[in-house]
Amino acid sequence: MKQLTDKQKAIFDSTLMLIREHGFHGTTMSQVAKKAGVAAGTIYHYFESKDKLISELYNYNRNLTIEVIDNSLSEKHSFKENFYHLWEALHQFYIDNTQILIFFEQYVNSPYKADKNNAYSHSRLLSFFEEGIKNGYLKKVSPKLAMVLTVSNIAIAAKMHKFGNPEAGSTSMEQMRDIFWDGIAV
Amino acid sequence: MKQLTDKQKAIFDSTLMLIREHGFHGTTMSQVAKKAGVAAGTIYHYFESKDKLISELYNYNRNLTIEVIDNSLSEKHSFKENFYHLWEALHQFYIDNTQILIFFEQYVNSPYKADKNNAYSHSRLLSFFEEGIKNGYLKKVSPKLAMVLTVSNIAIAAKMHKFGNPEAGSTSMEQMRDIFWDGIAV
DNA sequence: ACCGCTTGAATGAACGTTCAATCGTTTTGC
DNA sequence: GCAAAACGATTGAACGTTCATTCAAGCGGT
Repeated sequence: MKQLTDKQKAIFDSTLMLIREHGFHGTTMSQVAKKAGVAAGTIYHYFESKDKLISELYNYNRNLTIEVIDNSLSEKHSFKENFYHLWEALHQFYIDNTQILIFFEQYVNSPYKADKNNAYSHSRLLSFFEEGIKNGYLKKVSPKLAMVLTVSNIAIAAKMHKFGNPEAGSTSMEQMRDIFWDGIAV
Repeated sequence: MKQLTDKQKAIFDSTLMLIREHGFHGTTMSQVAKKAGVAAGTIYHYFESKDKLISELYNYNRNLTIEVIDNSLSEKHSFKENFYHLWEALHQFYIDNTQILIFFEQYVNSPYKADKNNAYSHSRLLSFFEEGIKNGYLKKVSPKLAMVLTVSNIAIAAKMHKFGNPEAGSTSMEQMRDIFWDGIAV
């Protein structure tokens, strides 16, 4: 993972926070500059345009997320254990970094992103699901489908945990994980 | 449902298409005017501002969607049949109106929407899930959780059907519906 | 003295919104 | 029945603001 300078990090953090608060539109470069504690021109020393800033911000957080996913999987554990670890790790990551989740959801539905399909299509996660299906732990579906469904449902779970209203009651991470597991497992 | 004039309908349709293509930002009032075949000023005869236009567009499509949901449920059928009908109807609606789905997803993550929780919280659908849980068809979870999970997964299924790449193979509506049903049903 | 980083006022384009003028239809007065 | 007035709908050029971006000048380390 590319190392960022303090300034770059401050600019990324400010942009994420502002986008969460005001959306893509409504987040201006001078707001970003002010929040990051730099002058407007400084942003352009590191990023050639607002669009480039946003797409690099996406790539950076996408790599962060992939790291979280990859670190949750280990050959030492059973498939179901790995599935549970994946769920727990990504769920926690999204709860701790809701601004990243919100940003992703805005980004994939935005014109910034041309190819909306490969947000999580990195080989490690995909082969995890391929193995699970081949070895009979999961239903015989497309591995890509299993992967996208899993990641999407973790995001839903994290959002419900974070924004869910009290009526939803004791909606636990485990509860949603088990609902999904019961559906996808053989 | 409030009846719209031809002009209002044209403005709504153009806005939806443009937002799908260019996002909230990037969709300008003059683009909307041009696509709708009216002058810029005419939009302001019907909608007091861009923000108001977008929030009224949201309410309009939200009501459309609620109508689809309500029409899919009937007291004449069993719970599981109703669940299947709901899935099929909403799935088809989202496939036929992907621009509405994209718009919803942008909207709920945008600053336009203050309360992000009650997008589908209309009483008919909620009581359908309440009944299902009370009568032992579904797992003992919060009805709201069951509702949100269902609606979210139908949206995912519709998006995969529409944007999914060929690798995903014969990903059918029935397949995803059954995965979800197996997870939520007792 | 050099050089890369930083500044923030200046710039010009683009945007949402306004409004005086125009158009087409309906109502009024006779 | 008809002209005229009234009315709401429509137009699009013009307005003022805001924004992304630029760049000449300054700063600080070497």
